[in-house]
Amino acid sequence: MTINTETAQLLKRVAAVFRVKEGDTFRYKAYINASVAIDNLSEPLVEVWKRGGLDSVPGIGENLAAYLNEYFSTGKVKHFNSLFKKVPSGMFPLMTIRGIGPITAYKIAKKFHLNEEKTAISDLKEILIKGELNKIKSFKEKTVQKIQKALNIQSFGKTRLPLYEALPIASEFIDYLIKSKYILAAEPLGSLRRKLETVGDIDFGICSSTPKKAMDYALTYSKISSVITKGGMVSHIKLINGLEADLKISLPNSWGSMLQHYTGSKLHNIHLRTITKEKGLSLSEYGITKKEKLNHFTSETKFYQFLGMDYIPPEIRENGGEIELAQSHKLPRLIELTDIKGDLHIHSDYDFESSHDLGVSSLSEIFAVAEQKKYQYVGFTDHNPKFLGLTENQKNKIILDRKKYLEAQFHAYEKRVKHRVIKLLIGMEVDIRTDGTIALSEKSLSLLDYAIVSIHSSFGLTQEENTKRIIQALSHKKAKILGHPTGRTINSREPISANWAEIFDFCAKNKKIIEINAYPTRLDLPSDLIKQAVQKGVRFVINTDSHEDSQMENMKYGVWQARRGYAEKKDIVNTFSFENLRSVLEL
DNA sequence: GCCGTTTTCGGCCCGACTGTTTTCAGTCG
Repeated sequence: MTINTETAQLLKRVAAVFRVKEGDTFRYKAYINASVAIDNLSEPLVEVWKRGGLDSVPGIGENLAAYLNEYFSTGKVKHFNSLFKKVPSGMFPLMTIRGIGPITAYKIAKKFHLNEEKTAISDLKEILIKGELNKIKSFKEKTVQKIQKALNIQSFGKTRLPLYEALPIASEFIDYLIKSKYILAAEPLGSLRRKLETVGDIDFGICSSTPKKAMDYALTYSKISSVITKGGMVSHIKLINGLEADLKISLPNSWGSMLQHYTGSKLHNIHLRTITKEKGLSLSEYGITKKEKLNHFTSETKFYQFLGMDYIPPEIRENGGEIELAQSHKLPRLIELTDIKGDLHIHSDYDFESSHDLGVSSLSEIFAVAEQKKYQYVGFTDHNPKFLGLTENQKNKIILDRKKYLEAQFHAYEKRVKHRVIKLLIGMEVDIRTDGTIALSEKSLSLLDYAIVSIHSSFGLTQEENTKRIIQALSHKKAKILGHPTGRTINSREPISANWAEIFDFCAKNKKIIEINAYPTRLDLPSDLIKQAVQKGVRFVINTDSHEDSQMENMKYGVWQARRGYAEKKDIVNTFSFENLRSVLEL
C-alpha cells in the first residue's frame, strides 16, 4: 500500500469515528474530503510534507497539517488513537465492503463484539452462515442479502488499475455500446477521462432518448460478470476481469451536464457548486437551476460558459486552482498530441552485449512510424555499456561503432526518401552513479549529440544524497536531459526521495530539460511535480523510452501527463522545430 | 475540520438508489 493510500485510509477511519460517535457530519465530510484529495495526489504525501507543502493540498488546513506532521514524524497521531478507542476496531475492515458505510459497520462490530481488525471480515461471514445478522434491529432480510452479495463479489486488497490497462477495456465496451440504435453516444468518464495514472473503477456515460432500452442493451454486454445495482438511469456492474463500472444514462439535451458531472473530480464539482451556490445557482447532472428554472446543456463548453468560465479540460479538473483560472480567462493552453515534433528517447537495435534492455526495432522501422506521425527528428539513446571488465577504450569503441551503425542506416534511409528527411540525433542514456558522476568517459561523451542522465540504481538514498547526485550529474555540459526523474513505476516502485524544488530551480537556471517519460508503467514525472516545475519555468521533453517501434504510440500518455501538470506547448522542447531544438540542445 | 472578492464566523454540493420507512437514513460517486 502506498503512503497516500495508507494516509487516506487513516483519515477515512477518523472520519468514520466522527460520524458514528460524535454525529459530527461536517467534520466527517472535512476528513473525507482530505482523504479523497490525498488519494488523488500523484506525489507521495510524505514528500509534500518534507517540503512543507501540506497546506497547499486542498482540503488540508492548519489542524490536519499538524496531525499529519505528527504522523510523519512519529508514525502515529495521539488524537486519532484516542478517537479509535471509542469504537470496536472490527468496524474498519467492514467499511471496505461495498454498501457498508461507517454506521452499518459500527452497528455490526458493536453488536457482535468484533474488536479485531484481522478477523472482522471472516467473523462477519460466520455470522451470516449462522443466520444471525438479522439480530440487529433495522436489519431485515434484504439488508442481510445485500451484505451477503457484496461479500461474495468483494475483491479484497484490489489495487487501482493502471491507465494503460483500463483504456482498452473501456474502449471495447464503448465499441459495444455505440452499436445499439438506442445509444447516440458513449464515453468513459471519471478518472479515466481525466487521464489519471491509475483508475479505481470506470464510469461510462451513455446518451440516449430511450434510457430503459439503452440500459437493457448495456447490461447484456457479454463481459459483465454481475450486476450489482440496477436503476433506470444508473447501474453498477462488475466486469469479468474484476473491474467495477458505473453506467449512467443521460437524455441528449443534458448530455453536456452529465459529462461534466461524472467526469468530476469530486472535489472540482464540490468547489464549483460551492462558489456558484452563492450566486443562486444549483448545479447537477441535469443542468443548472437558476431562479427555479432548469437550464439544459448539450455540451460541457456551454455548461462552463453559463457560469462565466472558459472550458476546463478534464485533465486539470482536480480543484487545483483551475476554476479560478477559468473565471479570469487565464487557463493555460495545454499541450496537444499534434504539437509533438519528435521523440528523443528511443532504444535502437544496435546489439552490444555489455548493455542491457536493448531495443528490437531497426532505424528504418522507427523512422517509418516517425514518418506517419510527421515527426521532424528522432533521437536514439541506448543505455551506456555497463560491463566492469571493459576498459575505457573498449567502451569508447562500442560508442563509436554504434554511431557508425546508426549513421549507415540513416544514410540508407536518406537515399530512399526524397521529399522530407527526418533528422537523426545520436544520444545515450547514461547512468547517474551514487556519487553523482555519470557512467561514461569524456571521450565517449564527446561522440554524442546529447546525454539523458538517469538513475538506475541506489534508489534508496536520502533526499539530500539524491538531490546532490542529480544536480551534480546535470552539471556536466553534455547532460541535457534528466530521464524518468523519480524512478517510480506505477503500482510497484515508489519514487526516490529528492528536493525537487531545488532541482527544478537548478534546471530553470541552467537550461536543463526534465523528461516526462511516457512509458505507461512510468509516467514520470508525476503531474503534481510537473505543475510545480512549470511554475518555475522549467522546460520538459516528452519521450516514449521506446524499446520497439509500436511503443512510440505511448506518446499520448506523456502528453496527458503533461496536460495534468498544466504544461503548454512552449514548455515542451520536442514541440520545437529542429532548428530551435538544436539551439536548446546547444548543437 | 475547512474555507473566504458579502473572511476569522457560520456556513458546508447534489442526486440516484436501496431499504425500511409513511417522510427518511445510509451509501455511493
